[in-house]
Amino acid sequence: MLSDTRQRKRSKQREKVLDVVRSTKSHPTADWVFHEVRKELPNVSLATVYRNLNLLAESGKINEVLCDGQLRFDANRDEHFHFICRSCKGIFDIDETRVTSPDFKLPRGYVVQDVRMDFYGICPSCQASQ
Amino acid sequence: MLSDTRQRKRSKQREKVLDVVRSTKSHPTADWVFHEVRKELPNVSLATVYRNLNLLAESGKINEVLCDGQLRFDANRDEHFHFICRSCKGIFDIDETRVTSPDFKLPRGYVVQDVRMDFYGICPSCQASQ
DNA sequence: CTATGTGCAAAGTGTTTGCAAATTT
DNA sequence: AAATTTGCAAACACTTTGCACATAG
Repeated sequence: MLSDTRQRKRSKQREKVLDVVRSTKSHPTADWVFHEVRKELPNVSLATVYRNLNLLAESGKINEVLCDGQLRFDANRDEHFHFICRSCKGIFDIDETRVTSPDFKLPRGYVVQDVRMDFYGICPSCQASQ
Repeated sequence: MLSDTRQRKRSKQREKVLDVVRSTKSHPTADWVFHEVRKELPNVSLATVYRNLNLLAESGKINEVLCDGQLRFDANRDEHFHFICRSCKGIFDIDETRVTSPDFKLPRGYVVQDVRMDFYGICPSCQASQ
């Protein structure tokens, strides 16, 4: 397991993986990140990309997003929500200011650390082309 | 692909799969459903269970829930939210009356069909045992 | 009778792991 | 020098598919 507390050493590969995830708002898959990283480090392996994505998610530098059965990554650290288009399967960021966080009171004993809110529907461009 | 509009015929297997998903609030995995169905139909195959879960989800009789990278199923058709425990990975239903749905105004053009809200944190029993 | 559904085994997809060599501190 | 990280290939877990036979309408 990698989810331990070992001390980390830097590596070109890990830094590049983080750069790539930060370079986009497209919520990339591991495979997309792999191909992007390969453009600059032609020998990286997919395994290394996976290891580093997991490490970065674990240390909180990026977030994992589940969409349509696939794990995707997101380096947007601001609180925001996702709009998932049922037509094109795209994920769009909705910035928090347009959404009032919900009031909630859960049954006794549930300690809430995060609320994740996702909107499902049809995005503007799919809307237009129908 | 199974996501077409063919006319469906009934089958014992499909009915049993639906019964099993309806019989629990535990958000079962396909594999759990498979083992339950096997108790009454010892010859069903895992493929049949998958096919029928997909068919039922497609026709809206059950919902898919993604949790911790795994696809799970839920036959609770009432609006409700999920609490996902970061310690035990359990999924708990939070019934809607304790949560006031959020106000939101999305950018022009986004047509919202559903809002999914998930709470992440520590569940009461993990809380107690720490 | 015809189309749909099933069981099985094989293939597919996305992700993780074991290991020796390379790299970082 | 000691520990971590890498690339590779093999293993993995979960899901889907091809096909011949069975079943529903």
